[in-house]
Amino acid sequence: MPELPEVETVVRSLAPYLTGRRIVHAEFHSRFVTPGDRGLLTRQLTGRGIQSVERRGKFIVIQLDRGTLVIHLGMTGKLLIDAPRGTHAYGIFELDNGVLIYDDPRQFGRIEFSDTLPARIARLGPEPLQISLTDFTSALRRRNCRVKPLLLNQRFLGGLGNIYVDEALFRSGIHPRALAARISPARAARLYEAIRDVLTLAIEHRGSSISDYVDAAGERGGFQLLHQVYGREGEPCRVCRTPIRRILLVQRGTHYCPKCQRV
DNA sequence: CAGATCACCTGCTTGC
DNA sequence: TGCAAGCAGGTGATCT
Repeated sequence: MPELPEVETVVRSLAPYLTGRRIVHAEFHSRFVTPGDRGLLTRQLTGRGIQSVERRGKFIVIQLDRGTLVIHLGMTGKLLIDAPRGTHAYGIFELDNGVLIYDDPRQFGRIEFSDTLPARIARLGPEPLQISLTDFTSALRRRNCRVKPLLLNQRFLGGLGNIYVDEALFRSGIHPRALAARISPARAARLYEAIRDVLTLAIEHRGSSISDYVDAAGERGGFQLLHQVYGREGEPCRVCRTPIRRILLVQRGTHYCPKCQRV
């Protein structure tokens, strides 16, 4: 489900509620979401105070008074404040001011506790909204692969996913199969700006709700209404009216305009 | 290093 | 109506 704008929206809706609170009790009910010793995880979290809630890439990083709680929402993970426990409530955090439910039908998400910075986060690439234009273009030039898989690679940039890569490539007129190293400096600069624009705009609209994404207050996002290509197969390009095409690239549905986007 | 394939799950939609 | 196949916002392992 959630890419950078959705995770950012969740963090923003969560932070005021969680910061300064204490975890009274926590319990977990999925061996996929919480691999390993779930009883140990409960003991590690019980009694901990919450100092901050931040985003890094697509990860939610919750700094505790001892250790760090790291949550990845996978495809269908949701963190819900004071919500009823549905069939897929695999994590329950009882706080001194209410309850936080981790709900995740597909169980692709992960909840982990760490004393130090988890390796998964340490190896993330730079934040797309923080990297400089020169660092971005020089990194792009060094890679001998297609641009879409590269942008999806979290070690290259942290936070982009299938929706926003398709949207950014459309906005910069680049074909998803284009070779990264062959993209001209001018075109790379357009891609850089497109990534920033689309992420910033999506955050302003509180993310994209394709099927079931909601923030911690249960609110849907609105950016799906502004998608130019994602989920618009067969519909006319908003620029040139050519039908949007959908292909499979690295096993991911890929949407683009065959006229506006060239290799 | 690049990329193809599979695997991890559930649930919804589509087509027969 | 029923059933199977295909699809979904993500990541990681393995093999070529």
